[in-house]
Amino acid sequence: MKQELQLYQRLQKKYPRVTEEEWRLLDVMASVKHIKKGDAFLKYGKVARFSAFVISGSFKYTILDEDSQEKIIKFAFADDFLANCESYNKKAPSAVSIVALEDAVILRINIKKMQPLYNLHMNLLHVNLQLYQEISEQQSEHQYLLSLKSPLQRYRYLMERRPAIIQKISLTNIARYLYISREALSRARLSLLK
Amino acid sequence: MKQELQLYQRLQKKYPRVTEEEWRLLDVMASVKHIKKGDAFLKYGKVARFSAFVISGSFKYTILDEDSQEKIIKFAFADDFLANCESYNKKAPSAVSIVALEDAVILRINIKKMQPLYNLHMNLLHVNLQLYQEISEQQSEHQYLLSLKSPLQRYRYLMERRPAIIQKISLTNIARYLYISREALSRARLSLLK
DNA sequence: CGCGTTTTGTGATTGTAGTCACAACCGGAG
DNA sequence: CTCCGGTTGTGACTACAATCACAAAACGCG
Repeated sequence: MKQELQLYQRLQKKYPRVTEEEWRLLDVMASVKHIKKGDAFLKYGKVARFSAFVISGSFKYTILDEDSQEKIIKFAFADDFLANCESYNKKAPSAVSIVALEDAVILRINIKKMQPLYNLHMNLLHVNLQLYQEISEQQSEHQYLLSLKSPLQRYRYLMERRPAIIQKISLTNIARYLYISREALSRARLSLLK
Repeated sequence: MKQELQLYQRLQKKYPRVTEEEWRLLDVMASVKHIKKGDAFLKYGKVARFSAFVISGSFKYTILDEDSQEKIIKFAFADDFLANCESYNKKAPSAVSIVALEDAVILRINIKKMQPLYNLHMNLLHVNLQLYQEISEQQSEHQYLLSLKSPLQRYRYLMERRPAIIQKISLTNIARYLYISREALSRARLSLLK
């Protein structure tokens, strides 16, 4: 498949207002990168300069709590975007790290280069807006999940709302997303079988 | 003060790219509303149709967990915006309720009427984008707060990062924001004095 | 001022999630 | 097949947050 058509092929349904020509503009600025399992797309403390589109593989967004324990705030799969907008917008060191959970292929783009396009192509600005909406929705979901007290409730919620996560992600990482211990998750799963 | 100048006066610093004329366009569509303590700007189950700017007073955004206990996901004070974008964008019943914590005055606007303006005034679209960024940042902060295990850590974090909340909000509501019990918060505060 | 309502503090009790330690399991490489 | 690293399950123990019940304090209001 020609690289230049990737974005258009994959995103025309989700963002119908953007034309093939506009996707091509982005495609031209993007480059394919291979990221190995365990390697980072963005590291703690670095200022985000890139955004990316996940072609294959999966990623976790992690933060460190006060006891230096890793917590996961979000997952990303094929056809999702990778970005830490907060770090980029504020030019501030990232509190978030984005790490591949398996070998992955992404289409990476320098965010700075996209800015000039916005004035000429308002559609891209709208996509940006929609992107923020999706990010905010995911965060809301996580906030709600964390309002649930017991590991069992949290796990059940994830099963109902995000079965894809249950299927693709290791229990260790699911526990980190639920902000509970690995053992507590194991016991919650046990009590679901009874 | 003339109502028509409110937005411009209060927001020109925060959103400098928007002109006085553009604020006036919004001001014309907005109307002043008084909301009494305990009354809702948005109720659970309703589809959000309005956005608002807080002139005075304070608000809480609440959700209900599976045990029907109220949790607070966000506060809003003077000069903040009130909105549940998720409900409006998806035309879906709101899982969030927005309630006044004290008698308040707001400038309310029908979101639908704003859409046509975006095509003519890209600045307003940029403001919208910035708004989403701010919303997302607040959510990130809350996600981090909830990664902290002990009530003491959560309370200390709030003191450092959001002293305004500590000062203005009742302990009962702070506890609901920290996702801990009122009693646990009381004890955390006690242990800070030793 | 005193009354009632709301908010906050504190004690006793209980449940349960975290932690540690270890065993079982699984998958890949040789 | 065996060996190995990483992942998952399980038991025992402990700490501590939730809950309930009540007391104290603060606040509004007549």
